[in-house]
Amino acid sequence: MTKLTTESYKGVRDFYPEDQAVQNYIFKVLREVSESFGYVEYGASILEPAELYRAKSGDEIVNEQTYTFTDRGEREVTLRPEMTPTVARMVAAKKRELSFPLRWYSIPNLFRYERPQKGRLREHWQLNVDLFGLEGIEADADVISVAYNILRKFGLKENQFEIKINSRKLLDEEAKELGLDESKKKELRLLIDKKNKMEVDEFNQKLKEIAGETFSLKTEASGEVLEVIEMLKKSGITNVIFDSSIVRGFDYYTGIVFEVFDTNPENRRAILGGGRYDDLLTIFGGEKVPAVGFGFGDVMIREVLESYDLLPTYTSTTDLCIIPFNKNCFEHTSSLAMTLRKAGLAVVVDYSGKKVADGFKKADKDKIPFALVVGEEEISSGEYKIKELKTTTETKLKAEEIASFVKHLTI
RNA sequence: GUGGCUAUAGUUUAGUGGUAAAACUCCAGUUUGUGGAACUGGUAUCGAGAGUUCGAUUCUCUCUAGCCACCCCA
Repeated sequence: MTKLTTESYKGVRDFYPEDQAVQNYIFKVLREVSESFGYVEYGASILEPAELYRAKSGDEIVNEQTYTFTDRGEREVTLRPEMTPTVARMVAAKKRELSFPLRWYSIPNLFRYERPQKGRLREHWQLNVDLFGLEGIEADADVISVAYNILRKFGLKENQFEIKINSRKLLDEEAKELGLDESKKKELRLLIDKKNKMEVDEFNQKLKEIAGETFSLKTEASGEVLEVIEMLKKSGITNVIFDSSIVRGFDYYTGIVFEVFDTNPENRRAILGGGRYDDLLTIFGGEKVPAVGFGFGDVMIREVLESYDLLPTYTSTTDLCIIPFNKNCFEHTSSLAMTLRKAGLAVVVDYSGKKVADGFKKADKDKIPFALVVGEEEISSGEYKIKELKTTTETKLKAEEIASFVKHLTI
């Protein structure tokens, strides 16, 4: 018989309980902050018809970087590489029933078929926050505010990250002044997107090649960019700056675009990004629906929180481990456990039959905060010595006192 | 898709052309009511396949996986 490998599939992660606890913590913060701004959660299948992504972009590269296969009914199916087309499809499908403006969020897992590297895996989870139905810049400020508050809730200080914003409209104006057609404009955008990866001279040289003449990018915020910065400043968000090199790679953005950067000079990386895409829903026919949103990937969140030492330490979701002294005590132990569960505690019983010492050892290794032994003494007296493993202090309590005692200490 | 580096116990690492060490972890004990200590013992077809060789974990090739960079960026 061939041995199966225990390795996970290339580029995807296993979440052992300690990893899952981190993931749960991250998701909890994402949900709490999104919901505090009135965003409601939605979900959808991982599978989408392949044409959903082809429609959006003619680039074959995009299609090569997806997991796409043919199902038994000869349909081309893709594992979603991003959530925006899905949410656009959902909104477009029920446009007349939904009440706008619509504030929606989701934390889907997304897939891309490419070589894994630092910060980029084949499967990741990404918070998507989108606001549909508002044309004004209040909407842009609203979603940026959500992003800002998520980072603050994770414990980042305002000087540890920076929100860089720009508008596609500025780029459109410049392209118009230079008389560039659509394909030249796209070339220009892709060049600007790579600006920080090349030397200044090389960038200027290429800029001249595309534009046909020398020109420099704007250095001062203007128009809606300025307005958004001002609006955010009024709500107490002061780490927002204009940056003409923020353009985002995607075709569908139409207005404000933004990216949040880690300010640590060791790793000045974009940690999240988004923008306005007012025309995207027209691919489903019908009139357009203004929309603005952003995506925030879990791999990047973890890396950033880890680098600032902001990840919580692991504790078990189990409150108490009960160790029966011997098999004769099993029955009493399990009924005590059931009583405590009804009182709201998460309780595990150590049925291993090993020594009491081993029971304590395992409870501690599992990071369970409390343990108690049930033996003949306890059964006859009705009093239990509950031990807090971290401090090793023992407290003698009656069964009905245990739940409130534990809850009081674990909060 | 392209390139570079890597691959030895569960983990982190030694090491050699003649079948492998250490630390920590884990498991079992040290004669049965309280853990994080100590002691004893156990745990590796040296990533997979092929080649060179009397003989390869050690050299060569292929594959796979990991890390990193590029490409691209959701």
